[in-house]
Amino acid sequence: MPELPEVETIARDLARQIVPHRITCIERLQWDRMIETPTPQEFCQLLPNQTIQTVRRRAKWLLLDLDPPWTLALHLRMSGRIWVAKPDDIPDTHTHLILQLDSQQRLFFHDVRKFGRVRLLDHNGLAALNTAYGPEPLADTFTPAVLATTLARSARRLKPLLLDQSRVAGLGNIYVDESLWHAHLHPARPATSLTSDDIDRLYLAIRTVLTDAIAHQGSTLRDYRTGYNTVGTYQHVFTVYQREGLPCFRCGTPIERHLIAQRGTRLCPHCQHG
DNA sequence: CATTACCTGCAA
DNA sequence: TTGCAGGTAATG
Repeated sequence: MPELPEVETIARDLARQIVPHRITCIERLQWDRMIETPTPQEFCQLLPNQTIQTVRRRAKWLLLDLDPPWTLALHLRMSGRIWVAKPDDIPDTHTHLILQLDSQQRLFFHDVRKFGRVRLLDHNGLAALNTAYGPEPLADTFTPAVLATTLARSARRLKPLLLDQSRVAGLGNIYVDESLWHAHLHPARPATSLTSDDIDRLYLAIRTVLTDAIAHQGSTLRDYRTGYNTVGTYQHVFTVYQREGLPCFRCGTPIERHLIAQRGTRLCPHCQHG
């Protein structure tokens, strides 16, 4: 689920609610395989009494900066949810981690499919995480020229290239398909085949789609919730995702589902070429 | 590049 | 019952 817009929404929601509060205790950790580093035992010893200094996003990671040198990194993968519980919220069988704060708030990590992961990183760990990912597509430093360089260095098709987190950070299946429709580009186009105009359209599409999706607080298909446990609304303006068989908004041709690089891919077969 | 694995729930 | 789902890592 959560791609860049969803994680960004949660980060902003949490920043407004839990900074600068202190973690008092771990109320529940019932699926300790979600803790990748350090060991669950060390994790439980280190976390209490740390103050949440900032909340931010890098790629699809939610980062809670604690007392130096620690940063709590959370990845929601497919079905994870993280929100600040209301006083009467009751955790269920899928609520795997609960942190209590000195503000009497509780942070819930809920994950039906158990793919979500948690790391407690020091400065080196955070630096390593950072270098594993490509540029942030909404940063000022991400320009058409940067995108052009990324495309020129790859023999791959657009779809798998844009999904590769080490090339561009934060795009997932929904937002790649949506961006490629907006850019009039076919997902199977070789990255090196793009003209300068194609690249400009792709750049603009990626930035516009992500910005709009954040403004809508992300897309709720089934699992995703904001940091306030509410739904996002960008799914209401999808152009191709979840629109198989429905008419393309530009040309009326039915939207198709193809399998490209082993991922379900939605596209308009008429207007997505170049 | 494709396949499998990690998990659960839901729709066909 | 089978296939599919927003993600990613580990294998051939």
